[in-house]
Amino acid sequence: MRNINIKDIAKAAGVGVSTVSRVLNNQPDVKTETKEKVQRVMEELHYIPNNSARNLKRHRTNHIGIFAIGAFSSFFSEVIEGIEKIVAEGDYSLILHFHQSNENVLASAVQFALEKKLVGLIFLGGALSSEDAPLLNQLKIPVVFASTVISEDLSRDLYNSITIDNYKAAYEGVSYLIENGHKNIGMISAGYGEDEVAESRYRAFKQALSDHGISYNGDYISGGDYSMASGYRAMETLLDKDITAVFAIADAMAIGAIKAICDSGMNVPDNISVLGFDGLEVGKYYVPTLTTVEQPTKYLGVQTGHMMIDVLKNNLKNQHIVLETKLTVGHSTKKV
Amino acid sequence: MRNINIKDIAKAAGVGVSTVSRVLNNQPDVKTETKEKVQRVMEELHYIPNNSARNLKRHRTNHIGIFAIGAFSSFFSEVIEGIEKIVAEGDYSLILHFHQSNENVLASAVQFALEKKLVGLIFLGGALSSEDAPLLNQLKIPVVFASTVISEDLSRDLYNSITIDNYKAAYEGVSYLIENGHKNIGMISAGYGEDEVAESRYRAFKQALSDHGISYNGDYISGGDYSMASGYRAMETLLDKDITAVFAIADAMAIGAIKAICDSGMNVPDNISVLGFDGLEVGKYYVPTLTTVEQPTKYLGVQTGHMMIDVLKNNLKNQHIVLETKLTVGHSTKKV
DNA sequence: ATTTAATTCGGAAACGTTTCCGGAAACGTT
DNA sequence: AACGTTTCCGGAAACGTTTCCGAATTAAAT
Repeated sequence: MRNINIKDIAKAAGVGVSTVSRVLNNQPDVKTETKEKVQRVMEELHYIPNNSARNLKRHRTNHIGIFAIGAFSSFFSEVIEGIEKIVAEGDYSLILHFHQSNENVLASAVQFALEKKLVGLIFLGGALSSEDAPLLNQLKIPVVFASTVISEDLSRDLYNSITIDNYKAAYEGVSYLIENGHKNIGMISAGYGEDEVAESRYRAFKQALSDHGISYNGDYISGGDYSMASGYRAMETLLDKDITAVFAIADAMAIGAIKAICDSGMNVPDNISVLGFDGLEVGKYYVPTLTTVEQPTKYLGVQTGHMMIDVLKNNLKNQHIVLETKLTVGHSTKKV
Repeated sequence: MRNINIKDIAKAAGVGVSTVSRVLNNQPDVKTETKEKVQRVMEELHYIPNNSARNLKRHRTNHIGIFAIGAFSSFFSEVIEGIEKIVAEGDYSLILHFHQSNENVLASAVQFALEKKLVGLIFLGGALSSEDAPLLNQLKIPVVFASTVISEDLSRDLYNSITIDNYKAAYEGVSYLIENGHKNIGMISAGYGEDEVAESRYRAFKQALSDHGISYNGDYISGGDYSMASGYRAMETLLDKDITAVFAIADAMAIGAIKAICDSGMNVPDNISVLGFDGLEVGKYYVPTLTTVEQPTKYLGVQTGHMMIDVLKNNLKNQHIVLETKLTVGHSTKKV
């Protein structure tokens, strides 16, 4: 059974195909009377427009690509949920793609976008350096980077972004620890070198120490991969160090760290204070509740969706938003 | 600048367009020599096939729709990650869609699938009753239900599924509590009436009690919505009851419950044992570690992806898999 | 050398839209 | 009544593939 097409509608309604097309896209130049007739016929015949044909003719689709970079955490899912809600209202669909690492993700995204004729591209996480400029230029469609760390020397004309100030947020968190009397502070970071999020939080950590006259001790640093398991392992290597607090650059790792501390017979926060980063929901229900630098995850998703729509429909360009973070004090930290 | 198309390639390679098409889809009936030449030209000209045209001609796409029903939890994200990995290998893309409730999700999915010319449909969660048969029939494409509760009287010829045995799994969990001497057992359930997952776990709960000669007490039951916050609130209403254990039908609610117990000055498991359901990663890193009925989340995603591919590429039909659950004993429960 | 079969290829139609272009109808203006 | 405008509409080309059909070439068989 062949599907009904625009021609069938035209014949049944006694009009030309172009008129049907005009009705479909509610363009002007159609008498209300004929417009209604055509719509009635479309109803009766259960007409469904063929998107592929439309896309072929229009040289574009209504698909927005999402590239989530790194481990697919509950952070991502909260963000994506927000994005979906917004773009669905604008009649766009999301095409999902995961990427384990930041490794030439942009190159494959460009390829993907061209092949799929995407109209927009959203990146979640990852990092962006000035070397990526040529690739961004190659991309003829708007791109929004959400929660991506972007090198300062990359022209802001090439993209839209919505981020938090990782440096400032981390600085604030570490300062809180210091203000509470902690001097020997450990850190659970991630992916040296490539991971710019980790990198800027790490720089903030060092700077905060230095600004408060505390010397930096490389032994107090351990690395993970944002997972609870890695937080646990990282903390184990720090247990014999002489520290009173630990800053984990992700709540998941903070939770792993707390677990490791408890398993070793010690207590949080009595023996060691733990500070996280992200504001995952579980932090509020952990025992003890997590002190963390909270980023507005849900809001980030919604804002990202809005930004994409704005750029697509209203032709806005080069939007750049920095969302505020908030230090949420729980019971995983205490004064010494 | 017009995009390069198959005709350009044909001309440049000195062959016909049909030959180029054959190379593109690596069909037989092409000499290796010409095949290589064509491929070389495609490389040189940076040819990218136009998917819209291809889809128009083929009367189908390579898009698989995912409908995630209910709150987008970390459970979903783990599953989706698994699915994506598999279907991407098969050259399919995922189109995401979230639905808050089970309310006529199938009807809108049918509409969506027709409009977007999807080749397959995956449902995550939700419930399916025999009344949905007509809609399933209307759907001409394969559909996989993952972690969906499906009414017994719906013909299994209409769909593919991959689930766990909620009844058996819950029965096993509750029996464990009973075997550890608990007699007054509370339950934190969800969405009465509509939610079949909750319903079957609830039935298992009652049956397990009855099979062990324990009388059922409706006062010991409280309801939530799978969130930590709801688990917390539900537990609060149970605190003044004379119970020694609680079965929460989701780990998230179990975590909320534990938090509520701790906040009230009591201790888990000394005062009240808590049993969860799901096997979320955070359960392993919670303090105390969660005793839970574990379902193979990651595996569920991968299997779902494989099932979809099998159905699409290898023409398998009516696959039905029931995955095994496992009771994982942590420190949130103890003998009385 | 001739016939037959197998292999490899090219042309053209078709998929269902959108849009350009031009024409008809209706109206108002002189 | 003749003209110009505006409004509304239809036809047909084009988008870039796939696939059918048949032709050309080569190999195999007699």
